[in-house]
Amino acid sequence: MKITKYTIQRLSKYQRIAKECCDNGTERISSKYISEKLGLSASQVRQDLNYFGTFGQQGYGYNVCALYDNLSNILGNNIRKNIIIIGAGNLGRAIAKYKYLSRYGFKIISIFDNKPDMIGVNIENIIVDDIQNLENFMKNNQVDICVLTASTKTISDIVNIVKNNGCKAFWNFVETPFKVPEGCIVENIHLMDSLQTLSFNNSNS
Amino acid sequence: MKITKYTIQRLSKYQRIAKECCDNGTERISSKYISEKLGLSASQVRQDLNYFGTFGQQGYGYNVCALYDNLSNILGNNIRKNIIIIGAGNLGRAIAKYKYLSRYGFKIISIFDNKPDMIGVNIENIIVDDIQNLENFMKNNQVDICVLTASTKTISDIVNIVKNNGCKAFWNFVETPFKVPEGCIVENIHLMDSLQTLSFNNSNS
DNA sequence: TAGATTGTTAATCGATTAACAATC
DNA sequence: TAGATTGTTAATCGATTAACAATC
Repeated sequence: MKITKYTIQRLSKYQRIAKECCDNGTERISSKYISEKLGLSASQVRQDLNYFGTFGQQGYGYNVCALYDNLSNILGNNIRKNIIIIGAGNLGRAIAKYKYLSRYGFKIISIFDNKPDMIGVNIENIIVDDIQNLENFMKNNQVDICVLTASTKTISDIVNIVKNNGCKAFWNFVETPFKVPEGCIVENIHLMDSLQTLSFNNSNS
Repeated sequence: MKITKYTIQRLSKYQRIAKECCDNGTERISSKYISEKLGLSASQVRQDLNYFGTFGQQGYGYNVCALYDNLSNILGNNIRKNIIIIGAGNLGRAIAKYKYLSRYGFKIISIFDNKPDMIGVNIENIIVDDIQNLENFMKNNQVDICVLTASTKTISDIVNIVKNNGCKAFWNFVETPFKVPEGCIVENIHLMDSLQTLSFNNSNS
């Protein structure tokens, strides 16, 4: 029973609905309710959740707070994940300031840049560090996730340094493809691809 | 011959590779080359491109600059698309400052917020406008795409105002689901879903 | 010409949906 | 009990891959 990547992508959405309902005092919800909120089929919701256990009850539905707790555990929200950001540009700064990171256990521990006028700048109580210090930092800290926001010629070198020092997960905003070392996990957010997709669909509908 | 949404999402990636090769003087590329750059199969690249025309030649491959031009036309890069941004927070500002928008024909024409201390602020030569003025602005300007970055209780109202005044395309960064009016096109970027997916995959691999 | 590589159909693979027995 | 709704298998749908004739 292999869990597909699409199922995993939806877990966070189920969690959000469970939280919303739990917060507003709802006791139970049906797969139909969840599916309508998200524009999915009820069947899909049930099948997705069943990969991880039997959280529902026939004739009753899902207890929302229990479902939320279960999904939080599955997603590891209670475990702290240390993050570093490569690139202190607009995007890097926006991510560093993103207010929902802590709710899910994410913690920015450093930001790196190569521009002299960025190094030393304070962002959310983190002093932007020189990219030259990356390797040294990696050797002295546990880093779980590396966020790539800066499109530099040395992106492959940076990825290799990070990988070779124990972090294999990359949240990548850089559009230019780079060589992904064996064993790394990359989750891409390509803003321009997304916007171009929207624009195409808008012009051809 | 229906073009799938996945094909459309890849067009922008093909275009980027074509541009890169065109810029550095490469004359032709094969589907195999493109596929290796992107981690896809050559078969998929050929099939995707063939939905839009016969851009390649047997035994030769694809002329990169011609391919780039064709993809630019398909994606409508030469047509100006007017964009408004709802929310002048970190994310809204990062998008407004995103340097690649103009290359693809996108133009930010206004930014709206509801916080008194944001209204009037200058972002990239655009003065943040009061969300109260949204409807009036819509009536006097052609808006092609609306970017949603602010999670407010009135998000549905905002979407309806925009929709009812001629813009049906939404680039949505707001995680909380909202009712999408009939006929609208929504392209979602859910940062926390993406980061949670990465984190899950990292912990379960 | 021979080698390379596309265009395009058919086969395969994988994800979603439908159906319904189980059971609260 | 009757109604509601899950868990789970089977059927369907859709996307990717393989294969190869066409042809540069």
